[in-house]
Amino acid sequence: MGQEKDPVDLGSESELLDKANALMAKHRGVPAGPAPSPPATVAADEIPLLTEVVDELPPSAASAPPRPGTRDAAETGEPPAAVAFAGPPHVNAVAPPAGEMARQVFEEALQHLERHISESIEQRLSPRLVELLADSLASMLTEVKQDLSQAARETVARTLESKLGAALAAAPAAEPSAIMSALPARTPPMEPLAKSFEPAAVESRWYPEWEAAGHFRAATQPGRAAYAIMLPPPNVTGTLHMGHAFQDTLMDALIRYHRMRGFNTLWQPGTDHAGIATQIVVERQLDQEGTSRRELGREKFLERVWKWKEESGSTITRQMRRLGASCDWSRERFTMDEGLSRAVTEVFVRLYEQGLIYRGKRLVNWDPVLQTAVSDLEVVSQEEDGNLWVIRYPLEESVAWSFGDGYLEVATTRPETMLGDVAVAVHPDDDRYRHLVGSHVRLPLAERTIPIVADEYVDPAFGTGVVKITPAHDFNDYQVGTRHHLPPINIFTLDARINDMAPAQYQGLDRFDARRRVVEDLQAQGLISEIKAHKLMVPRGDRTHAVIEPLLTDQWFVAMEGLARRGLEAVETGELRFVPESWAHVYRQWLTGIQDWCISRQLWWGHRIPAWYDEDGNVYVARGREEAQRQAGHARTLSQDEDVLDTWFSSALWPFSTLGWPEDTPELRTFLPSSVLVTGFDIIFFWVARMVMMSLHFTGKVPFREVYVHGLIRDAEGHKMSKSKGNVIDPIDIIEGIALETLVAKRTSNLMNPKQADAIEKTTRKHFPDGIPAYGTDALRFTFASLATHGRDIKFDLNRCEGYRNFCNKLWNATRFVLMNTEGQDVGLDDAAALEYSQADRWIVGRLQQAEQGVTEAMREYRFDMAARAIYEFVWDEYCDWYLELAKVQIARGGEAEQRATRRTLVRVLEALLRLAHPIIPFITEELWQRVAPLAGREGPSIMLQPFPEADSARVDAEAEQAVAVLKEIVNACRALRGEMGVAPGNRLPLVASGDREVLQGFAPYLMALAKVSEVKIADGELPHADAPVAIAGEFKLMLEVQVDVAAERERLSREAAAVEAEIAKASGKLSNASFVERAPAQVVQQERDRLAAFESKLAKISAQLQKLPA
RNA sequence: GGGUGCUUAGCUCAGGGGUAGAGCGUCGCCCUUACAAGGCGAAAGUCGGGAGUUCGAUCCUCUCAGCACCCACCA
Repeated sequence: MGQEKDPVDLGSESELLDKANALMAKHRGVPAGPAPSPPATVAADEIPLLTEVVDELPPSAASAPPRPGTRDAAETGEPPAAVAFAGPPHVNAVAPPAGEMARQVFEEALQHLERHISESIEQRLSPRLVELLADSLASMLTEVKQDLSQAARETVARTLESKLGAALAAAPAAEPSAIMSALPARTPPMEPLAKSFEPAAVESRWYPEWEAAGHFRAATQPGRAAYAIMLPPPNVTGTLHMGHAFQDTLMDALIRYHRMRGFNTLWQPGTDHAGIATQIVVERQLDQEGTSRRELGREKFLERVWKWKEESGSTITRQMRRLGASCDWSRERFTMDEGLSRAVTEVFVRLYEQGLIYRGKRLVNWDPVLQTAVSDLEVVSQEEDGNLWVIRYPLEESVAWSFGDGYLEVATTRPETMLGDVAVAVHPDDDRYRHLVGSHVRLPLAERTIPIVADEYVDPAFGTGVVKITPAHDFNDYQVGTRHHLPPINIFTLDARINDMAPAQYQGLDRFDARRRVVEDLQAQGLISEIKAHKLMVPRGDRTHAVIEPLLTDQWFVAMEGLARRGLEAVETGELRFVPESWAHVYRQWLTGIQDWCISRQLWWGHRIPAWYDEDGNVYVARGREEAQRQAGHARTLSQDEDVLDTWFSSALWPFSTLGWPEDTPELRTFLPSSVLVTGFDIIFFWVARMVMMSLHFTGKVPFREVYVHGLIRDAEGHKMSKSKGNVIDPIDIIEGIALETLVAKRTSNLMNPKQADAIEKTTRKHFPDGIPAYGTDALRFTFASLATHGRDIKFDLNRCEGYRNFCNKLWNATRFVLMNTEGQDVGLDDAAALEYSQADRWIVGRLQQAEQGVTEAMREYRFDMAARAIYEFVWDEYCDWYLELAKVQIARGGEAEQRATRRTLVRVLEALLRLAHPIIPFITEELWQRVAPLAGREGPSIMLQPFPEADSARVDAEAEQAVAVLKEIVNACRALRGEMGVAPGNRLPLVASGDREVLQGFAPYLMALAKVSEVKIADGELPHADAPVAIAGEFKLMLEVQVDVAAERERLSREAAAVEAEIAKASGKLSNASFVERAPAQVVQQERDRLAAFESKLAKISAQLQKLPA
C-alpha cells in the first residue's frame, strides 16, 4: 500500500535498545524546558534505563521466533473458490518477504519490551518522580521520534503515556501534550471485548495515534495515481455545524477509500479568513466593550482580529479531528498566510496587467451598516410589505394645458429617492404621453426641472406608465440615465443619510426618516395622489440584513466575460463534470449572464489591495510598495489603497495557492487538478465557478475534475437549521451526547432576539425530553453516508442515527462472537493443516464479494447511501443473521478440518468487511481490526494502511448461493409454519425443496438449530402426508418433524389462500388478454404462465393442507 | 417571469416498463450464552390527480395540483 511504513531499517534489536537507552540517559535527571525542577531529594537514577528493564526480559522474548507467514492468495483471505464442497483444502502458501519477517520479530520483541517497561515503572516509580518524568518524556518524545523507527517510537511512547497518563493529569505543573491527554489505557491483548460498543474510548485512542504516526500525510510515491480533495476552507473563527460534518464525512470517506486503494492521497485542509463575517464578530465584541474599530484605528483593530483568530482559530479543526477527518494537517493553510497572500497579490497584479482588473466609479450594492460594497451574490432579496406612492410631478407650463390636470403621475416605492431624480421616463409607444416626450416637469421639493424621456425600459402597463429616473440609486435607472446622457445625482452619504445635494431641510436625515419627511411634505403640497399597499422585493445584505443601497463609488472589478467563457468551455468539453449532472445547468446559466465582479471591500480584515496612489491620484499596481515606488519614480509619495479584497477572491485561488503557486512545486504538479470538489450548491457561484475560472486562467488546468454537489442538512421537519429558529443540532453533541438542560441553555443563549427563548426552550424540551444520548462518531458518519442520496436535501433524523449506532453495536458484538470462537484457537493460519469448507462458508465469501462490488460501484458514483446500505445489509442480514448462526452449527458439530475452515472463514470475512467499512466508520473498524487482523494473517500498524478489499467475481459460488438460498427458504418456511401460540409436539412438516440430495441431508443440523426442527428425513416416494403444503421451488422431498399449532396454522393458510387466489386472478386476466399473449416477448408470457401454474398448484396444496388439518 | 428538483407504507427515504422495497415507528411472541442497542413474526401503499404511448406504466411523454429551492425583477 501506498502509505505502508517502511519495514526495514530498524537496525538490530540491540542497536535499537542502545539508542533508546542513550536517550534515556541523556534525559535522566535533566529536566528540560520551563517545567519546575524536581525536588532535590529525588535521585535521578531512580529512573530505570531501558537496558535495565530489558535485562529482566525472559530469554524467549528477546529472540522470539518469527510466526509463519500466512498471507492468503486472496486479499480478503477467504477460501479459494476452487475448493470443492468436501474436497481437499487448497491454500496458497506465500512466504513473507525477509523484511516482513524481521519486522515480525521486532514487533513481538517490542511487545515484551512494552510490558516490561510498564511493569518496571509501576514497581519503581515513586510519586515524587512524576514531574521529573513528565519533563523528560516531553523532550524525549521529540527526539525519540526523530531517532527511532516508527514502530519502536510508538511502542515506547504509548507505554509511557498510558502508564503515566493518570499521574500526569494529576500533576498540574506538567503540561501533557494533546496526544497524551485523557488517553485510556490500551486494551491488553486477549482481554474479552466489552459487552457493547463504547465509542468514546475508541475514538480518543485512535485519532491521536493516526495523526502522530503520520498516516494522514500526503503521499507522493512515484508510479501511483494521485487523488486529492481540497477542503472547502471553513471560517477560521467558526464552529462545526451539521453541514460541515456531513461534508467532511463524505470527503473523509472518499479520501480513506482512495488511500486504501493505493492512491497518492492528499486532503488539503485549511481555513478562510472570512472577511466580513470575522470582522463583524470582532466589531460586536468591541461594541460590547464600548468601543469601535474606528476608535481603535486600523492597526490596533487588525491586532484584535488576529488575536481572535489565534484564540478561536483551532476550534473547527479540533472538531474536524473529532469527526475522524484524515486531512494532512501538516499542510494546513490559512487564506491570509504569507504564501497564500503572495498568490493573491500575484493574481491581482497579473490580472491588472492583462487588463482584466480595472477600477471605476460604478453603481454597486452598498451595505450602509458595514459601509462597504458587496457583490451581487451577497445580496438576498426578500418580499416585504411596503407602499406604492403615486406622486404628481407638475408639467412645465408650455405643455401643462395639454395633459389632464397638468401633472404627470409617477409611482414609486422609494419616495425619498426623488431628490435624486434626473428625469421621468415613458414608453416611446405610449400614446398617452408620446406628445410630452422632450418637454419637462418640475421636480417637487428639489425644485429642479427635469426632462421627460422615452425609453423601452418602461412598462406602460405598470403603475401609471411613468417612471422617475434616479440613476444614482437604482440599477435600472442607471442604465436609462446612461442611455440618455443624464448625469446621476447622488443624494446619500456612505451611511445612507441625505447629503448636501438635496435641499437643506432633508440633509443629515436617515433614509427612512427622509422618506417620511418627503411624503409629508408632498402631501402638504397636495402632490400625493395615492398610497397603496404593495409587496416588493427588498434587497438586504446577507450578513447584516441591512437594506442594501445602490451607491456610486470607486471600486475594483474583475472583467468576467473572457474568464467566464473558459469556465463554460470546461464543462462543455467534459474537463469538469458535475455530479449530479443537473448542477451543470445552474453553473452554465450563471456564467452566461455574469456581471463584472466587484472585488473591493471597504473593510479592514482581508488582503489589502496591492495598489498605490501618488499625490495626483495616479494608480500603481505592484507586488509591493517598492515595486510601486519604482513604477512611480522616487519623487512621488505613495499611499496604498485602503480597501481589501473580497474574501472569495482568495478562496478562488485555493486549489492552487495551497499547493505553492506561483512556484512550480511537486505538489502542484501532482495534485492539480484535484480529483473532486465536495460542496453544497449554495456556493457554486460564490466559489466553484470562480475557482474554475481562476484556475484555468492561471494554471491552464481545471481546479478539480468533478464537483460533487450534495444537499443541505435540514432539521427533522425539513426546516433550515438556524440559531434563531433554535433548531440547530451540534454534530459534536450527537457524538458526545448532551444533557437536556445544557442543550436548552445552548440553544437559548446569545439569541439575536431574546424573546424567542421561551418558544425554543419549549420545542427543545419536547423534541429531546432526555437530551441527546452519545451516539459516537461512527454512528453519525454512517448516518450521513446513508442519507447522502443525489439531488435531495436531507432531513436529519436522530432516529436514523440511533439505528446506525445499533448497527455499530451489532458489528461490535459479531466481532466479539468471532473472537470468542477464534482467539487462541486454530484458525487455519498453518497452511499445512487440512481445511474443509462448507457451502455456507463459500456462500458468505461470495456474498462478501458482492458487497465489495456494491461498495466500489457506489463510491465511484458518489452514492454513499448505497455504499452504506451494502455494508449494512451484508453485516446484518447476511453475516450476522445467517452466517454466524450457520457457523455455530459447524463449530459445534463439524470435524476438525471443518471447524478450522469455519473459523478461518469467520475471521477472514470479518477482517475484510472491517476494511470495507473503514472509510465510513473508521474508529470502530480500527479498534476491531487490531484484534481480528492477526487471526486473519494480516499485519500492519493500522487498518488505514491496508488495501481496500477488491471484489473478485470468481469467488461467487453459484452452487453455494443456491444451496444457502434453499436452506434459508426452508428455515423461513419452518418458522412461519411453527406459528405463534402454544406448540403441539410431533407435528410433521412436509416440504418440497430443490437441490442435491446430499446437500439437503446436510441441512439437517442447521435446521435443527435454526428452525428448531427435531428431525429431517428425505422421502423418496410419497411424503407421509399425501402432499407437500410448502414448496421450495423444486422436487426433492423433505420431511421435517416439527412442532406446529393447528389453529394458527389454519388461520395462516386461509390468509395465504386468499392472497394466492388474488394473484391467480391477476395472472389469468393477463393471460386472457390476446394482445399480451401475441405481442409481449415469449419469455415474458411464459414467465406469466409459470407464475399462474405455480400459484394454482400452490393454492391446491394450501386447500389440501387446510382439509387435512384436524378440526 | 425563467429555471431546477420533489410527491412511493404512519415517519424518513431507496428503487425502477413485467409479483411494490428498506430503516425507524406500530402490534404480537421470545431475556435461545455475540448482541434486548437483540431475535422471530404480523399489520400497513390506487407509487400526488388526469390523459397519452405500450400487450402491460409506479417508472416513459404531456398536463394539472401541491411542496421546496435557484436566478431575474416593474418603478
